[in-house]
Amino acid sequence: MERRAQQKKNPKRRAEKEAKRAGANTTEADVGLGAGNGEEGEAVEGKVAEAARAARETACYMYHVCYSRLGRYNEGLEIYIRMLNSGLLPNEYAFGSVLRSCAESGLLRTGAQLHGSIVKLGLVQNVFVDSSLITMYAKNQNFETAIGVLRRMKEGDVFSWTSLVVGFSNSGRALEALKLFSQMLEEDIRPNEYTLTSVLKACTSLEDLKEGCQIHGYAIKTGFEEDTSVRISLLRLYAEIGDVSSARSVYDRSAICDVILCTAMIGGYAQTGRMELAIEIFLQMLVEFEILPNEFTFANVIAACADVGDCRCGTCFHSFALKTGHAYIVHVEGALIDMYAKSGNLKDACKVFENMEEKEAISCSSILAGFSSNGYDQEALKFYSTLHRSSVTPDPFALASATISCAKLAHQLQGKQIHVQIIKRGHESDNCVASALIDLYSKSGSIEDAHRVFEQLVRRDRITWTSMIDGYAQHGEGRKALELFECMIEEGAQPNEVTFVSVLYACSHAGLVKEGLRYFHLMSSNYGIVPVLHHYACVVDLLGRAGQLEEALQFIKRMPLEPSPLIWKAFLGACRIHNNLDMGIYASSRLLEMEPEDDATYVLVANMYAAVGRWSDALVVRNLMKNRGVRKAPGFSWIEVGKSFHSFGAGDTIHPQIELIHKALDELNFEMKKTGYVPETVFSLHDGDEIEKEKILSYHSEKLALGFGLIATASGSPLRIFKNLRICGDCHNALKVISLIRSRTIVVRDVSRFHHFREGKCSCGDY
DNA sequence: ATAGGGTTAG
Repeated sequence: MERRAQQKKNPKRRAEKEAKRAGANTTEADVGLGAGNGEEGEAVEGKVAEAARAARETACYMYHVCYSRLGRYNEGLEIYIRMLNSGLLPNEYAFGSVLRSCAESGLLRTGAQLHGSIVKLGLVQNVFVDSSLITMYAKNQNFETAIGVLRRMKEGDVFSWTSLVVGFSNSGRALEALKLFSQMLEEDIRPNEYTLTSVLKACTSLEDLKEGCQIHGYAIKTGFEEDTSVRISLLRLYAEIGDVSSARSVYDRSAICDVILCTAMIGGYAQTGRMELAIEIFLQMLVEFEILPNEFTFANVIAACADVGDCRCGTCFHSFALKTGHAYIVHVEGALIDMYAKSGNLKDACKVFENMEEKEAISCSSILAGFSSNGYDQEALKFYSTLHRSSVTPDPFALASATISCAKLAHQLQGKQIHVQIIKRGHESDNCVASALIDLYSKSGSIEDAHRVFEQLVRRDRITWTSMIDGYAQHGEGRKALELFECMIEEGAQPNEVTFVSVLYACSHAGLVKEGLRYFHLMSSNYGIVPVLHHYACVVDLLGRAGQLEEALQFIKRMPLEPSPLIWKAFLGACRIHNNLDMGIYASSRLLEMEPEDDATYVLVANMYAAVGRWSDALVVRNLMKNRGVRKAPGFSWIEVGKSFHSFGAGDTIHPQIELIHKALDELNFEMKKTGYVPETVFSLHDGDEIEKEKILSYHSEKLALGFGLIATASGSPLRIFKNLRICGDCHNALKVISLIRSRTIVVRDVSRFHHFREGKCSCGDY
């Protein structure tokens, strides 16, 4: 019921869809448009002539009513054909209308035929007709002809110039729109509010704040700032850049508030995670301005709840939308799915999806993104496979989300199957998809395949660059990551804050201290990016790993931001590597004040005590942890063999082939010792006799996974092992030896990075 | 009686 009521409220969109569908079914050749061929040589006189003209005018008027009021472009076309058949000649208005139909329905050939008729009838050089022609060609992506029409005009006016600016801007050709705009100014044609909205939109998509501010100045000077559309475009510009306070001041200065302006403001707050302020505007709109929200308003305000994962507020808006009849509109449903998924309420997310009348690709991508970006990767893949069997075609975003889930789970095989779908559907060169694929291959251990995807891209954007840089960084190839960064700059791509996290990470994991510090400073001085906690944590890690613990500590103390747990964790990790117990204790006490529930801190400190043999202190920490009810996350490792995954916990005995695995590992241990390998029992972290410690070490989860890999795969083939925690120092040493004596390449991804073991060495250089 | 403003994702 509610759904139907809503459809009535929104006839334009439905009509547009209808027109599109019908347009697709009409063969353009069948229409056989053409005017000016009819030769009514007979001269009609008096009343008959008058009646004919009246009829023609009526036809033109009906035309207009059809297309403009209802958006029924196709029916407009039919009337046009009837008009021709009854021997009437279209005038400039009829041409304008019918060209509009062609523009909206993608009928380029028909439009071009009309263009021919217009020339025949001598209607060129009519500003009205020419503007319509420009719009028609631009909407159909034929910019060459559109530019030709404008150049041919003796006197272009605001309409014709603006039509082309709009055409560029709406087709994502923002730079060309801005260029045309400045040419327009040079030719002394004064832009109006329509031109300004379009160029502001272009600035927004380019994130060109400088140009946008100049246009803002121009709008204030000319008074066009008062126009609501211009205001909304300005608001959008500032919101997109992330400057919500400027967006708010545009909003506050507005004398007139309509639903779109309010919605845009809510959207601005939603984008920056300011749920309370978004709700404040929503209420102001409702109570103070007495404006009713529409589907966009709901989508935005629900998105604001989604951003902070506030399911309670989100649910309120859901029931509100049910009452107003906006709940079953696809974008609202998408926002609801997103909101429920982000707040971890997967059940309601799925419920909304199940109730959708039309399960569009867009909502599938919402739910998939919701799952995958919230850590529900298994669920995402399960959902994807049901999708795959249904009639819904996943769009690039859905494919990207599924790929990202595979990447996080390191399910390379399943990822490859999605890759096949991506190729089949021709989405390979989509940057969003490509960056997911790069992530997939690098996270599942095949950096070469990641690079292959990257190389094939024709147009690379900052995200694909960043993914590739991050891939090299994760694999410890710091130099390659930095080279790639320099290439990125050379090709004119703008790095963002994420890019710099990867760059700094690359430096810290490759021991490039000098370079890392240089990039850290470059980031703000050259690229205007204000470092956030993540960047500071990278620098702490950079200094700390290199053994410059004192410098790292000074750096933390000089930070303009309050050090977060992330910072202290980086520092504590460094203390552990360099066995600096005093500083480690200092860092851990900071950490335990902030996050007494985090198991990793206790474990790290206990390990540090154990490493220097202070077993009783280690025990104190372990007991403290126990008393506070904190449990250590169990470590486990897994390996992909054939089509399935085999996962192992430390000392696991569940696997059906566990006896064979133990036998293989024992043999290996024996051979390893012959090469001079000595188990580093300090990593055993339990007090006890040496034999006991050794036994525990040799059955660590990563070793069990390795043992299985060795017996289950052909000799010489590479092995890829994944671990949910950090690889232990002894296993690291052991794997080096094993890679040599078994002639295997072993790739291990632990929680923080990749290790490539080859011929007795590891890519991390033991760093 | 020609044109413009707002939604999902990484």
